[in-house]
Amino acid sequence: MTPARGPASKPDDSQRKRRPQARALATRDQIVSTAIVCFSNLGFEGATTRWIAEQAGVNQGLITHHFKNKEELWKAAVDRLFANFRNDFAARMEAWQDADRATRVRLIIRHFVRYASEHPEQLRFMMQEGLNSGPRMQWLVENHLSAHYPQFQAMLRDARAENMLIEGDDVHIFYAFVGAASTIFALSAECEHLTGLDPATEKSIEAHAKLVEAMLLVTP
Amino acid sequence: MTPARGPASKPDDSQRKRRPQARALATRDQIVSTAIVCFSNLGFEGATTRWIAEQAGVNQGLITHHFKNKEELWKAAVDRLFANFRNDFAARMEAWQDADRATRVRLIIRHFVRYASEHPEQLRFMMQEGLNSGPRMQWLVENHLSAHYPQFQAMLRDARAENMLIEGDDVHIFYAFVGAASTIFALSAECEHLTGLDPATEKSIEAHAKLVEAMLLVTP
DNA sequence: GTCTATATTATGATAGAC
DNA sequence: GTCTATCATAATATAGAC
Repeated sequence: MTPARGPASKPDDSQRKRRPQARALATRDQIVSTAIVCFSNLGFEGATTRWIAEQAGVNQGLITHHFKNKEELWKAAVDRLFANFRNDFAARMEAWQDADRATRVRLIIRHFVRYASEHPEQLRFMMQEGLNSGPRMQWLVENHLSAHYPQFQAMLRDARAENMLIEGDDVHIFYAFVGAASTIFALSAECEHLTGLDPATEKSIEAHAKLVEAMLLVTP
Repeated sequence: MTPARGPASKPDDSQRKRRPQARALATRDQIVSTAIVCFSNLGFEGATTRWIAEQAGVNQGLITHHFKNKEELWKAAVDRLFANFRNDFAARMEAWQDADRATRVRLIIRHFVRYASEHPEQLRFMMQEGLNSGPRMQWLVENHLSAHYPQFQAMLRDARAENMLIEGDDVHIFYAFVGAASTIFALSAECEHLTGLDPATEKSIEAHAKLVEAMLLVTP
C-alpha cells in the first residue's frame, strides 16, 4: 500500500518519525471519540471493546496498545469529555466578563441548558456512573466534579447578591438545577417516544432554557 | 429435612398442592425483589443472573425456570416496580379526594419528591434504560410510562386552572419536574461524595420537596 | 420445583508476525 | 504501530438427576 521508499532496508529515523506518530494520534483520537458515545449510551459494562473498535474503524488490539485496558480507555474518555466542558465554559466566561452580574447569572443558566442539549453524551456518562457507587464514580468525583462544584457555588453567590435566586441551600439547588436542565436531553429518545417531542430542536432548547431560568430565579 | 410422610410411595395431589406452590411463589418473589436492586444499580448488562441468584439466596437455574431468560426477569422487575408506584399513588389520591384542588396539586408534587427519595431504585431503573434507545426502553414506554404521563398532565391542568403553575408546555415541565425532583436521590452516592450531604435524611427530603414545589408553582 | 453439572457463546486481554 | 489469531474467563442458557 505505502509507496516503496527505495532500496534502503532499514529506513532512517528522521524520515520515519513524524508521519506514523500523527497517524497514531489520529487513531487514539478516533478511539476516544467513539468510546465516549459507546460508554455514554451503553454504560461501562454494556459497551464492549470489540464494538468500540469496530465503530471506530480500528483493530481491537490497538485499544490495548494505546490504553492498556478498558478502564484506562474509560478514563481517557472522561478526561476528553471534561476538557471540552471546561474549554467551552472558559471561553464563555471570558466573553461575558463585561456583562453585569445579574446578566451573567442568566447567561450561565441558559448556556448550561444549551450545552446539555448539545452534549447529551456528557450527561448520560455522568448518570451511567453516578447511579452506582463503584470506584469509577469515586474517581470521577475526585478528578473532575469536585473542581466544578465550587464554580457553581460562585454563581449561586452572585445570584444571591442580586436577590434573584430561589430560596434553598446550595446542594439542593445544584441537583435540582442539573436535573431540571439535563434530564430531558439525557432521555431524549424516551421523550420522543413518550410525548412525540424531539427535545433537540432549536425551539425546544430555547423553551427549556427559558423554563429552567424561570424555575431558578425569582421574579423581580 | 422435611418430615417423613409415611410409607406412601407416591404422595397424593391434595396433600402436595399448596405448600410447594407457596414456596415457589416466595422464591419468585425473592428473585424479583433482588433483581430490582441489581438492575437499577448496575443496569441490564451490568447485573448478572449469577449475582442476582446469589444475592437472592436461590439457585441460578431457578431464574431460568421461573422467568425463562434474563429479559423476562427484567420485565417482571419493571412490572413489580410500577405496580408499587401505582398502588402508592392510588392510595394517596383517594386519601386526598376531599382536599381542594390547589392543595391537592401541592400534595402531589411533594409526595412525588418523597416517593423518589424512598424509591431511588425506581429512578435509577428508568435512567438505566432511558439513556439508550433500545427495545427495552420502548417496551417500558409502551407498557408503563404512557399510562402515567396523562395523569401528570391532568395534574398540570388543575394547577393551571388555579393559576399556580409556572409558564411552559407540558413536556418541558414534565422532564424538568422529574429531573429536579429525582436526580439528587438517583445520584445520592455521588451527592454524598461530592458535597458531604446525604440526601436521604428526613430533613433533606423536606428541604428538597419545598424547593421543587417553589420551582414549579408561582407565588400568589 | 429445586439442584448440579455443563454446553455455548462472547468478552477482555495477550502473543507474535509484519 | 498495526494487524491476525488465540487464550482465559465469565456469562447465559440448558440438560437431567432428584
